Amino acid sequence: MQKNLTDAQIDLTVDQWVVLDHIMPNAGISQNELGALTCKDAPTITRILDILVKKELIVRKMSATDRRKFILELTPSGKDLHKKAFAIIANGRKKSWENLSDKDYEDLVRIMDTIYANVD
Amino acid sequence: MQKNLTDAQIDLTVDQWVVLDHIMPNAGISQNELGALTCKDAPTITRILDILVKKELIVRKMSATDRRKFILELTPSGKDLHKKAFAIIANGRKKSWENLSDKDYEDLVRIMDTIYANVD
DNA sequence: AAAAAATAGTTGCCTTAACAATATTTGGGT
DNA sequence: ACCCAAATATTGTTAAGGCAACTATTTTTT
Repeated sequence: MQKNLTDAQIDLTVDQWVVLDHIMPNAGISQNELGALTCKDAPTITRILDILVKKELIVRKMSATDRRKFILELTPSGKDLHKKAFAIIANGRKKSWENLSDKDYEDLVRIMDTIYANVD
Repeated sequence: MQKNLTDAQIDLTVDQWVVLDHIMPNAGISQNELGALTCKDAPTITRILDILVKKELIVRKMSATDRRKFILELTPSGKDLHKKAFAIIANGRKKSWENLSDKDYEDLVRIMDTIYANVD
């Protein structure tokens, strides 16, 4: 995935992509909620968002109801980049799943979920 | 795995364990070969080995035939720690695989190998 | 209303990953 | 014997993860 993004001249790491991709359909989300969605801890979210803000892909707005919180939103260029990156990512997923079936997908999800539950 | 190691008072990260575990049955291996076995690049191997040397778990010896190479070996305390850590790791693997079958294992390996080949 | 606890986010420290660039040594071709 | 290419290992940079400690707010408890 990283290679595909880099080859397409998209200046995003995979982790930055994951964060961006979760803000996209959740405009107004807080950093904490974003961390829960992406399985990243608070310091990691803080730092990835710092980078995305510097790249002018997102903005942190003050919450009107809770001064501890930020409201996260994509900028217009953030939305553009998301669209461009999504095409690359979707294509990569498709290629990486060649020769595998829907049943394989079900099995993989079940196995991973089971391991996750066992470890937890 | 990291939590299990830490809880057992074993001062190793998971990556340090992986490297240690691959030197164990391959005494005399070079850094490059070790990188190939563990899927880690040369700089990463250099830095992990630096740590293992500092902890006196391994030693770097000069190769007699090629002055570019190092010969890697576990120290006695390295062997002791490997044995102790292996028990923890094996137990963790067993627990994480509960409720899963041999067929699941075959499927998982096949799916992962297929994805790896597709990406390659 | 004041004190205590919980929540949101940041910063610092340590470890690791990937990538690029570099020094040293070795081996092949001329 | 000499030059060039390949191999081996190291160092530097940027990004990320986990943990602990910290500030500022909000909520709960007393």
